[in-house]
Amino acid sequence: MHQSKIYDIAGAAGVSLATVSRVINHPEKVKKATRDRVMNIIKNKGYIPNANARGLASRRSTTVAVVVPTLNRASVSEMIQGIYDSANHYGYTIRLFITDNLGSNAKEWGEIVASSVDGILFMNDEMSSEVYSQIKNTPVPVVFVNSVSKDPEYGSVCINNEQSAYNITKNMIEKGRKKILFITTEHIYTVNIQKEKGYKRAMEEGGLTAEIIRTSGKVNINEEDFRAYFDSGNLPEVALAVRDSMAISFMNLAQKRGIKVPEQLEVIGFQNTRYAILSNPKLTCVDTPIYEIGNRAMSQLTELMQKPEETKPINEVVENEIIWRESTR
Amino acid sequence: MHQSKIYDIAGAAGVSLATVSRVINHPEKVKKATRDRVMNIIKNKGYIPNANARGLASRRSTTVAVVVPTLNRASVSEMIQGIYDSANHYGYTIRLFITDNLGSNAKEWGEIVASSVDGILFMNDEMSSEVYSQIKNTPVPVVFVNSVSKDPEYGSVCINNEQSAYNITKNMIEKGRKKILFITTEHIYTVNIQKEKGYKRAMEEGGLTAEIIRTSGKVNINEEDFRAYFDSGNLPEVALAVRDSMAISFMNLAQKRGIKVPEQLEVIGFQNTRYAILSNPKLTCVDTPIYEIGNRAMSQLTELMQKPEETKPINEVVENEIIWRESTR
DNA sequence: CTGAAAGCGCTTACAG
DNA sequence: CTGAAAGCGCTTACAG
Repeated sequence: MHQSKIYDIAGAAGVSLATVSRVINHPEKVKKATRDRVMNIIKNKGYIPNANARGLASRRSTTVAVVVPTLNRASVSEMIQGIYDSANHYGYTIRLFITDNLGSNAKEWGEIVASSVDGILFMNDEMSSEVYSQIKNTPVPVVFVNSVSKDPEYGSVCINNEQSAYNITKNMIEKGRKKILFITTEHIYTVNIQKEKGYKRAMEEGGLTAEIIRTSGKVNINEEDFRAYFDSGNLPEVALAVRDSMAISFMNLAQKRGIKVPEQLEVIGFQNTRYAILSNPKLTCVDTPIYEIGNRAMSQLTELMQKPEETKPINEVVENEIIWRESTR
Repeated sequence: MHQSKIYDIAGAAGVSLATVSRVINHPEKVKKATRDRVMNIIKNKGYIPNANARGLASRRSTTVAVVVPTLNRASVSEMIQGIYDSANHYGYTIRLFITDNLGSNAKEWGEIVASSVDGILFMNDEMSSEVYSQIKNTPVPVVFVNSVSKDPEYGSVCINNEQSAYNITKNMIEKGRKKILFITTEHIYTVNIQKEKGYKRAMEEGGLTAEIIRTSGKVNINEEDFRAYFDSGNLPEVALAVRDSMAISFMNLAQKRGIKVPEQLEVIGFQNTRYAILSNPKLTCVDTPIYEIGNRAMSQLTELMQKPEETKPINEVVENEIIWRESTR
């Protein structure tokens, strides 16, 4: 089947291609009668403009790049879903890039830029200076998703991780808990460092000793580390984990040893992914509204792409709350 | 910063643009000395060809569309990761489409086609005749992911759901279990219908009565349905659920009522997503190697895109096995 | 092995 | 309000 071209439509409608193009891109500039006639033919023939030609001629592709470190985390897919719904609303299409070695690989960012996108939504686990220097001079707007931008050139959308961690920790301290364990990633993730800061600040203010387990992102390694922790005779009153999966692993392991949750041990996650309601007991979480974060990042990016003069990149902080469930009392 | 163009490279190297283009696309056609000189300049200037111009001129975009119904399922993100890794290997970039109303909306498929892709990887929950008629006459190859193609025009990659369900059911029957409950979706999903068939066939052969719960994809609704089931005094020996999340919900609810898993009740999922090892006890699963399914689908698509004459679409069936964990004895 | 030239399918000032 | 024409940045037969 031959995809019809703009020439075909113009021919069938008895107008020039310029007019067909206008009907599609600036309908208000075309007389209603002409417009309706052309529109009808477009519909009948199922004509859809060739995206490459359009992008080349207009220098706009109505495509944005979404750059994430992995897809193997529930939080990332929820974020992309948020981005997608917003992109769809604004008429943008998504080009997906999964890469976690941006700091070391300048070629990759160049490929993203050259792939003809009008803007980039960027999620990176560690916003190191290498990463910043690599994305320097990107010719299209970039918005950071789920991390705060330290450079006024880029917008960002995230929650206040430091404050959220502080709040939940303080909340538990006020309830009288003293032995509060913090479980985080071994690897340096920007968001987790912020969470750790908040936790430490609250513990310090409460005159309590911070206790931290640093472990991997992999469930089987988590379990080894947690087992070792329990084997040494440790039992915290509260475990606060930067990821739901870690919280759940920890909780499951404790329960297998006969520790009652939440009676003897309270467990709290810091994401509120889909995992949280599939655990037993259901996991109390500091909510990270990652769908909304993705959604708003795409909105901001749209503003930046469509009104570059009037819009300045901003650091949006999304409000979040604690979702109390069964793993706390 | 000014992105350099092919003209800039040609100028700097003292050759024509044709030669620069050849260095990039057909390096073997260029004398080594020239090639090296041009390559160096390309590297220094960080030149990357404009994707739109390239796509327009060559009629190939090295982009494939990945069409999925949602991102809110662990299985879908694992599949996309599999697709991505393969696409990356073959030099393709991914354009992501999330849409679950393809049957009703002809416009959407047209947009996917017009978005300038060289091929389409298509995952759809219900491969209805409306869907088939909609994708009819697609000018680029289409490969179905995780569902079998009934039309020789399209390739497909999936497991044998019917046989897998039959096998696990038969396996449990041979172990002496008689009351085997099948938990599936209310909504018509092609893969789940196949699983149901296999389950029924095994039950029939074993002279046992099939018992089926049809419920929603949402955890809170699942729970209501399961609660009602237990409230009526039911207790199966085995529960086999088409999705891990359902299996886990069912198991958790049972345990809250004091039912011992796996002693009194064995539970089996039919996906083996990341959820499976976060449950307590860990979930026995019929593995659906969804990463590999995505991976192989992209490989097949690449063949179809690059050697359209020599390659015929095929229905690949991926082998799968049962992963025995703690939720069975 | 290399260059000149046509063409991919659009958009958009510029005239009228 | 509409058309003729230039141009977007490449690729690829076609010559040589």
